[in-house]
Amino acid sequence: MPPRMIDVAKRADVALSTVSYALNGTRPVSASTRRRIMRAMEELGYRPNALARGLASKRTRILALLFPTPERGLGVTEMEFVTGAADAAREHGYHLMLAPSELRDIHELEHLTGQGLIDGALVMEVRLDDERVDLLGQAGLPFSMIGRTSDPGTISYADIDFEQTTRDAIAHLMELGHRCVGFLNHSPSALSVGYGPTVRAAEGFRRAASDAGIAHIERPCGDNAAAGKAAFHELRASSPELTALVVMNERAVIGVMNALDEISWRVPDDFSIVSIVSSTRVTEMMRPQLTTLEPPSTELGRLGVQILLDQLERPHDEPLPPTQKLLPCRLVVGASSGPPPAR
Amino acid sequence: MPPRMIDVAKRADVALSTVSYALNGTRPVSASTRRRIMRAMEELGYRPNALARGLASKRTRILALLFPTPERGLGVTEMEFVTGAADAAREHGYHLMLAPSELRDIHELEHLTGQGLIDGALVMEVRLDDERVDLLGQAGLPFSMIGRTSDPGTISYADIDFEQTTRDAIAHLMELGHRCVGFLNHSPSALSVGYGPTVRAAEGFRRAASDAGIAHIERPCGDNAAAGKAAFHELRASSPELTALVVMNERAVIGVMNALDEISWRVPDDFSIVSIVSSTRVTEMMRPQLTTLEPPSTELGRLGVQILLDQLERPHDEPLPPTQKLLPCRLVVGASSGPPPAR
DNA sequence: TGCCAGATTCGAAGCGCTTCGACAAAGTCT
DNA sequence: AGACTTTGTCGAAGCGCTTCGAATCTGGCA
Repeated sequence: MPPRMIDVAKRADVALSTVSYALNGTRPVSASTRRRIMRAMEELGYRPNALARGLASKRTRILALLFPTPERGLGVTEMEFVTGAADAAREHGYHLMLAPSELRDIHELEHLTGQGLIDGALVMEVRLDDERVDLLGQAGLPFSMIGRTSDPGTISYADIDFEQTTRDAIAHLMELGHRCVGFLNHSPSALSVGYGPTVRAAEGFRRAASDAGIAHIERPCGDNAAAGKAAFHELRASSPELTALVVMNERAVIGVMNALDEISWRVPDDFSIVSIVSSTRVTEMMRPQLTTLEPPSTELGRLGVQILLDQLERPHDEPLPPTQKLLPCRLVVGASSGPPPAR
Repeated sequence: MPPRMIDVAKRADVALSTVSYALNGTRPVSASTRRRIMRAMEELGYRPNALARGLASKRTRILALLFPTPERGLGVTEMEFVTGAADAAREHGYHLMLAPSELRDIHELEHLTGQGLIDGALVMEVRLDDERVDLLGQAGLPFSMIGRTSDPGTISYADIDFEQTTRDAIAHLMELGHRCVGFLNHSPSALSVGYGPTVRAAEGFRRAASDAGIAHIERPCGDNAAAGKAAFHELRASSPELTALVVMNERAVIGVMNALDEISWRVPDDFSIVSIVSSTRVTEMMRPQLTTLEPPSTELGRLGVQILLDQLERPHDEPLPPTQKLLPCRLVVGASSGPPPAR
């Protein structure tokens, strides 16, 4: 029912193939012919059929976004990856297809790549050792990552600069006068499965604190308020000299604040908290509003797509150096960080 | 490079078309032939090419999810729509494609539908009067909505039951003893563009309060803490008898709590707050944890897809009654609602 | 004026699959 | 036993586009 290329060709009085050349710029077409063709297209309201195009050319202009759905759902940050990626894709004339790949279900992934539906993939929630990445590599499908494996090799990625982020968090607290800072990480299970951010933030924090020459304590913590509360009490018991906490765990931080309430400590007068890698959309909901190092989530999503497209659109024979980028988080000072108490 | 249907056919020693019939069940195939074919497929690791299939059959098994990105980004609830929809699609063997359609950009939508890429669409963030819906109708593309227009007619949808939700919120507060309850809505602009939830919650609240025979005040409020704070002070000035607030505005509610702090009112001892249509993922972050009517977001996403698929997979000549479903929110009692103060 | 390189354009062969009409083989009914 | 379904299978015609080799048409130059 919709007009086809042959209809355009007839109306412009040229061969079908000429229309194709005019449309894609595959071969030179004289200015006058091109004009006639364009006009015919407009008049007919022609839209190339993506399927036919894909079948014939082996390029679909569809990208897959691999996002596993972890135990307790995705947050604001992940949503921003998605919208950023979708936007960037659209701007470049690509479509973004959602592939809810459970980590276990490698079969799904094979199914997806085998269908010839997608040109490339963007992998989210990458672990240090990620079988999806291996599989994509084997499948020969171009892809890039938001996050990175322990040894990305020549795989392109865009990730948060955790080294810098933890350094910034500590710098902020040191400027305020703190000299003993703790770090509350994601859950032990995130650490044990080798979830990238968890491991890297821990390492970054360790190094940053030791470079800065300050005392620090570090531990994982379950993703809920109760665990956060317990963790705080334990930390205080074992390290009473602690005056501030860097937290990369939005759910646990609530528990920490509740624990502070319990012992009638005020934030930031008696204790400071800096959240890292959490969106202001979330920290603004807390009272007092948390100081945070906000991740450039939308940017990461966009960048992930751009990196992937660079790869896809490069002539196939060029050596193409992988693009690997680390983006810093942005410090947003809230009301949860201040000078340490003069105890 | 990957095996094609003809390869399977040769290996099983049947005609190409027989393989197709065996694969799709389009025509009967004898058990023995079917077995041979299946074995050949396995041995070759055959995967049907989605593009070719789509081109020939006019059915792509791809659905589009139309989600506009409003001013200040999407929240947890929207993310859950997406994951719910993506999951449901996958379970039914469909793909979900993200179509970040700005409301203004009807052109994008035409582009999408014109490409023959998608079988149907799921529309999010529906307004009472939504041009996307009109356009999809004209385009003759099957679709369903998460949300609904003012007059959905025969269009299928899944939406929150705002009538019930506001009634439940009021019932909860009345049980606690409140007799004068206010309602803080979304922003005036949401109201004026006719964003469905905003309008329907307001109506629902009005009716529920009046049915319950209690006093109530109702007003929109900007989506930020400052506006929330100002709104509360104004409400208190004009209606000092107010003892509780129902709020459908996650960002403004923070401002309300700050305002309460300012006048040294405690929640819930001096004033009660019930959040509606906000995820516990969010209300758990507040202190005190907000009582909320949590929307069944994931369910809505799933349901939206199911409804759409029912339509798609029904034989084309049947009359098919539209499926229109309203889901209630679930009351999660937090620490923000209690008996009114004995003033 | 005649011949050739270069610039355009054409026709046809697929891309990998679905689907339709036809046909052979195997019952079914009277 | 002959005419007629039914069941299972085959071959061929597309689906709407890209792409390749070849044909056509310029103008330039001898």
